[in-house]
Amino acid sequence: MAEIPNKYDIKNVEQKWQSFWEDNEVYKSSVNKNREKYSVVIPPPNVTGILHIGHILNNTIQDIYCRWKRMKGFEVCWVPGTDHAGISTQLMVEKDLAAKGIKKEEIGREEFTKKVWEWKEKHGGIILKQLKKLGVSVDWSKERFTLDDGLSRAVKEVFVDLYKKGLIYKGKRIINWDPVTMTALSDDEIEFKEMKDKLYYVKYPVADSDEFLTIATTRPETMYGDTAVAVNPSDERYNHLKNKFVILPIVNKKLPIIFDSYVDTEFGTGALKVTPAHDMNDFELGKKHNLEQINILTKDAKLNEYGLEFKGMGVNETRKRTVKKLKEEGFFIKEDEYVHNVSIASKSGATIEPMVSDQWFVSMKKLAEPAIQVVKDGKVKFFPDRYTKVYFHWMDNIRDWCISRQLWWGHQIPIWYKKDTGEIYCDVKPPADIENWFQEPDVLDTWFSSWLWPISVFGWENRPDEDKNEELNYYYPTDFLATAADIIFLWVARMIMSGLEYRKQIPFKEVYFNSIVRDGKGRKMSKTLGNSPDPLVVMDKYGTDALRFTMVYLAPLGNDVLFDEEKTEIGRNFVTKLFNAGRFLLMNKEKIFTSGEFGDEVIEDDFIDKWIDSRFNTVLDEVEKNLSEYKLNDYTKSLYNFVWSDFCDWYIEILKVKINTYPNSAKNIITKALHIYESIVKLLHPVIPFVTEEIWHILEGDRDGKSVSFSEFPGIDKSKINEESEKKFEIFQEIVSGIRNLKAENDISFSEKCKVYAVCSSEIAEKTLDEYNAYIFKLCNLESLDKIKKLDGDKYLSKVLADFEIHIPFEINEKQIEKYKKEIENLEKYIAGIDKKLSNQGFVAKAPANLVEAEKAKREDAVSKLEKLKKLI
RNA sequence: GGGCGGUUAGCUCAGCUGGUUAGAGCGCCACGUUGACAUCGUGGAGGCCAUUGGUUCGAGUCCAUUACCGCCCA
Repeated sequence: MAEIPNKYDIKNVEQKWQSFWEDNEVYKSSVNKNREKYSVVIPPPNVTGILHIGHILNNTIQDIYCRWKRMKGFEVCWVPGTDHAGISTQLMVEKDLAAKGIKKEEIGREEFTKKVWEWKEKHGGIILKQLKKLGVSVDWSKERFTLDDGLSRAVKEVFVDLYKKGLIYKGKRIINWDPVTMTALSDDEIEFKEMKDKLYYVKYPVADSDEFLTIATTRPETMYGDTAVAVNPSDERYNHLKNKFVILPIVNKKLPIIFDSYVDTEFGTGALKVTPAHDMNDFELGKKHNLEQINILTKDAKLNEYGLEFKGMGVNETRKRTVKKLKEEGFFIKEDEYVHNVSIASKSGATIEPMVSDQWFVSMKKLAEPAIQVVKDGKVKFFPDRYTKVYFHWMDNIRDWCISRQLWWGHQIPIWYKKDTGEIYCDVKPPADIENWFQEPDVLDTWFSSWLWPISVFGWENRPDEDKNEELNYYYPTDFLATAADIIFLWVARMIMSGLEYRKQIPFKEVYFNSIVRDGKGRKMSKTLGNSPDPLVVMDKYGTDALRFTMVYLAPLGNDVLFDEEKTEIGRNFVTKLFNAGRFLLMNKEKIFTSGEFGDEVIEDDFIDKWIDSRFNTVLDEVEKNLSEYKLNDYTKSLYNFVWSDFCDWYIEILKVKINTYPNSAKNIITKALHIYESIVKLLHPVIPFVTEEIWHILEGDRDGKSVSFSEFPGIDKSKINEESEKKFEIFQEIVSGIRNLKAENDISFSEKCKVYAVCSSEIAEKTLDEYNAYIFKLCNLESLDKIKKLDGDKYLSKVLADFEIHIPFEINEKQIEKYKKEIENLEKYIAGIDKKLSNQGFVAKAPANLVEAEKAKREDAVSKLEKLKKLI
């Protein structure tokens, strides 16, 4: 038997098993047709990213399922990897270069890309190393990167295919332009920030009239791109302006007045300037009314020639000057304070300029249809279920996907233009006479590679040999995806579309949207608030198991997690408790098997065994149910309660007495206890892998080189679930708690032994008490426990249960009398409540018969208790 | 503006298809080291289940309403 240390050494143990799993490639998976597979792909974190608290939850959840399924005999394959994160990575390297005074344009695209790769090799993917510390049971031999050769090939294949199907096109669209990184961004890459601004009122003269039309705008500087003014057709103030024109101040250009119900009559003056090239809504309006789009900005957000005298000036400066000029020329009316949302680029922090430009798009409608269907048919299930609604809403109104990014880091679009004719060539391979062509400079959105992730990680790039691709055919579709809900559109929906388009199969069967982790006050984790704990620090301080357990314990399906570093105590304390329980059992085993004072007679199952077996199998049932329904916090909760309360507080405490009471059967008793304990350890392995691996090895000395990860997950024996046994044990608990309570309430310290007399109301009760006797005696620390028929005198503290009365000889006091009175009062109220029910004819007639019977039984118990209590005062 | 969640003990949450004297953990209070565990044990206090109305023999649980909080989309 291995030595069990008196303190659980978290750091060394976790370090030890992490290396063991990794060095021995314990979680490496290979195609095994004799076994059902269970495959999962990791949501690839950003290659520049570092581990934050959200990753802990997300990856722990995946690990729980992988470990659970592995123990249930599945061939489990969990694929790790990272994505190349176009903007973030490029920005990071640009910043590094800038520190050395180098601009990327000076070294050119090729050299710059080389530098990014160097950076990636050296610093990229730190997060994966950090995940190792978390103990994730991934197959490291299958690690992928969205920009590696295979995945790049897959991206090209898909681009070319969609292009040839006519589903990719180039078009002029209004996009979110980031003037700092000088690229288009998708809607999902921008954030809104509330800003205090001004709302300017400017009058536009109506052509051929003395009248003015006053418009309100937050962006007067875009007036150089105005191509109309709009009002609401139902707005009576402007009815007379049908078919009229206004003269754009400063520019002196005639613009039509258009009528559209889109215009909000309540906002400003009810009249809008329309700038189709620089405002999302105006763009739509412009298309509807066939308006010209005038782009007035350069790529770095300076005015171009349309800005007249302000050419070359920045947006903010132009605004000031324009307002000044409008004042000078008498067109300015007033400015109001105004709070509105401004779009900010999530990565660079730049203010977004909506701008019309040439971009590449994927036409989504056709791809979306089958993807809607599979969710409707329940082939892909979402947890929590309400996300299906969110999904349908977005998919039904899907818009084309802008996939081009004006960056250098990423998959360069496989399109070539012929230098002399402008002819377009699209293929995976560049044209043979490459010298006559130039390639589209734009790269693809990073999501254009991650949407292929579940296919491409299994080697889909070898497409010609698709049928022979053993790995892909075995592992795809994957079984489970755990991700954050905020990327349901960006990633989840698109993976379903690509999976159906390229494999004719869904990419995963079940999707779990994990909770958002907030701080203890419910605020979002943010760098500026500094309220995000560093998971590595927390792991060092409390242990990895502790952090894993706590996160899951706190994360209910579909709700946010409010997490504080101190809450990790929940997990740490639990791990300690589990370890100490094992330590106790093993110490006893050692003593029992070596001292010679104990025998190995088999002892029949008593009320304790029946109870713990029933409880254990009930918990096992709950574990299965909760895990399959993705109620992860309930999985940890039922085990937490079982271990702490049932197993440690009651079962082990009783065991101490039982071994001494039946020394001849001690070996049998301790072996049985250890068996249950080992099963508990296995049930907990998915969530706290380190400590359970450690304990499992200590339990038996012959497990070197093995892992609990591959031991069998305990199977349920429903025949052992027995309500009667649990009821019986509850009565025992009631008696014990009752006596302890009497002592505590009357300042009899636990260490002070006292006499107890019990009055039993029936022969069965007497027999039961005999069964309990030794345990009550010890668990309550008594001097004696005797059955009596009747009380002698009245100097007792008493506790009345349905079948038992318990009396401790003691000087009765006012405090105790008050307690009796209160209890009597409660019972009377309770009985009155039942009487009300029972006298209600509707209840007696309509409620199920067993319920009526139950009420009657409850009443009987209560009345018998009440009578006994009344005698005490 | 549209949609989706939430509101139960000081805090964080359980409470399934309506029938419990409404539960847990943390926190709080009192006592405690009986050799697994003070990262612990024993005991205790603490709730008009957000509002208003309805369905029902019976509502924390179902329906509607209002209020407040949060998220997503526009």
